[in-house]
Amino acid sequence: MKSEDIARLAGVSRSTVSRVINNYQNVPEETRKRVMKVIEEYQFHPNNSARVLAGKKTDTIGLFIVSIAERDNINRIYRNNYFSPFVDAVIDSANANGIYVLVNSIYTIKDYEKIKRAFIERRIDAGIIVGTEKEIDVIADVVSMGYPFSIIDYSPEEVVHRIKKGRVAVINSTDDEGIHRMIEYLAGLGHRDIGILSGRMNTYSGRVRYEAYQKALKEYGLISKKEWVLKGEFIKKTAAQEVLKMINHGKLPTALLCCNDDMALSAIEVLQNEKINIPEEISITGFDDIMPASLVKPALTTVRVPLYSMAQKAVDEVLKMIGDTSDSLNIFNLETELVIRDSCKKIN
Amino acid sequence: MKSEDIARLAGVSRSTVSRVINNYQNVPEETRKRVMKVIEEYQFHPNNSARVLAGKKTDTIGLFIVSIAERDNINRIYRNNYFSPFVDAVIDSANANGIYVLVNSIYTIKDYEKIKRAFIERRIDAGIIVGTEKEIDVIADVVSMGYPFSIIDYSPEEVVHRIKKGRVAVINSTDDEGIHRMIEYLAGLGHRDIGILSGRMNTYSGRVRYEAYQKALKEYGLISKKEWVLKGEFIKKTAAQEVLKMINHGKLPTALLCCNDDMALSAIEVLQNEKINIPEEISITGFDDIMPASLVKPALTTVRVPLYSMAQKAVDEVLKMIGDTSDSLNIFNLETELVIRDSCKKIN
DNA sequence: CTGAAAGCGCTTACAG
DNA sequence: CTGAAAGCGCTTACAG
Repeated sequence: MKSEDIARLAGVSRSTVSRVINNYQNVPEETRKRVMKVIEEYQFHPNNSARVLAGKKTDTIGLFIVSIAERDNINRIYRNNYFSPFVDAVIDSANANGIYVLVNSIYTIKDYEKIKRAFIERRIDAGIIVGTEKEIDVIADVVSMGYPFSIIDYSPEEVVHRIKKGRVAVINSTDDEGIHRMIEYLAGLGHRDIGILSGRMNTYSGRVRYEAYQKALKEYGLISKKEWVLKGEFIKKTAAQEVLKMINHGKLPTALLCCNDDMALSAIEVLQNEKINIPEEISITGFDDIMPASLVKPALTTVRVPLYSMAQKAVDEVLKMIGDTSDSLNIFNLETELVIRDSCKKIN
Repeated sequence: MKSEDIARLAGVSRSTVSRVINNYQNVPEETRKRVMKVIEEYQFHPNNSARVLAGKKTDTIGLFIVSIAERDNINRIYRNNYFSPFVDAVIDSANANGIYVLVNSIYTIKDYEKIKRAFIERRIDAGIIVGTEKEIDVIADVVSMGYPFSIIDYSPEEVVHRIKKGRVAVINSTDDEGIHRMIEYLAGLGHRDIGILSGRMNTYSGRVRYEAYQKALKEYGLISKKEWVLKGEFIKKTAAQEVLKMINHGKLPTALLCCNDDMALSAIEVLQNEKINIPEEISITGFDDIMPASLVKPALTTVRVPLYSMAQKAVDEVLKMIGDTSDSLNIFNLETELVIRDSCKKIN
């Protein structure tokens, strides 16, 4: 079944069928109805390739999930607590707007070429990327070719610096405020020795969270001891090693601020294995508020990142940009929220 | 940049460029090299729509995630522990084979039409569906139109009954054996009063797990009391209500077999809120082995469903079927595995 | 081994 | 308001 068949059955030309499908105004109601009836009767849907080739949009956006650090892991992004809900949310939002989502995983630097390729092959109208570290070149390229992009968790300064023309949206959360509130909370509980289990510094959120920690400590007149600055890279295993090293090293801080929940969960596990009680002997905090955070014992005090809203925003912005060819650079910072649960304790 | 440009630059015709791209054998090595050089120099990739329109595959598969019962939930599949890893795994496997994945969520019966539409619009070569309940009509339709499909968690009998021609693969796990081993394990611990928190009976795995429970009880000479048969529908909230009802009703069983981990987690939460100790006062078991299962306290004894392998299998089979136009109906049952942790206790 | 040409199924400027 | 025709960028049977 093709538009020609519909045309014949409705007694019009293919042009008219096309006009009906594309909602042209200059089709008399009567004709439109006649054509629509045939279309519905035969459940006709135009061949997308033909439409695209003739100049229509693909009505598809590409979602690119970067997971380079995990590439040696057999399970790779499988079991990744952070990305999964994000993927779901993007699909959800896009589908709700009648837009298809082509999802791609990126495990190596070379995989970045897949992004450009998807555009050159004309498979997608726009892209959303999450998990990029410093590899923004391909994005800059694609954007300069005229394709819109939403970038999640990336330095706005760098985007401004690297991307001079085109359509981009940068979507972050207010991680600095989140960390600030957390330190404020811990300081309020009487903590003065607050360690940090930092994330990957190649990552925007990794840097922001770390810097916000340093800044907030100063603000509250606290000092960050070198042996309490642990480099966890956002990875459970690395985090576990760092925490174990700290335990073996000697004195513990009274609180350990972990830069994501995955690492916090890992820290809790290691500490409990070593018979160190949480929160009695050490308070632990996380960041992100992934699902298991509320399930562990003690339930994790953390900062909620509005992943779902961020995904929604990314989709909304990208769709807006598809509809408007003028250059634009929009930066969004969605609100984080302190979630107090049971992993921190007041001290004297 | 289009194939015509490449042709001009390489001093050949478009036909030859196309032959090079499509690996035709009758192109002399020298010519091939010359063309390839230009292609690489300009990073040329053929317009996919044009290729598809000319008769090539889309190199894209559609992944359809059904989540009808959750449609009133604001978060919908967001936070769904079961599907997320599956989605990741499918994307992973497909991408590794150079295949794109178009992911669609299905929340209403009407949404099922999206499946047919994706094929009619020629966006995908094949489909994978997960989460279907009784709605197999559209799949039967699409398969009879000649498109291959992998179906996850569905009754093989029903597929055989409903789909008479076409290419289908059904991928399940050996949930019956999983339940059997679990009952065997519980019986071995001395449990004689084993309740069940059942899943959704419209679901294949929901039925299999429930029936396997009944059968295993008989085998071990145990009886299933009516007030210990709880209908949880695979949903946390419903499960919580059922468990609470049981608690208020009076005597508890010594063990409660939950038909998925989500419900088990929910049960644990409710029981602990009511100051009922696990596993001292009641043993709890789950099914699936989702991530939080190992994180809760007590860590959940459960049955691992090989989701990653199932996703992989679904992709492999669908790709095979794309390459082979002969009718086929293949049924796979991947092995489940008993995972013993801390939520069950030996009794006298 | 290779090019000219037809054809895939649409859309849309053009002419009426 | 509407149809005939050109064009989108490929692939491939055909002819040489």
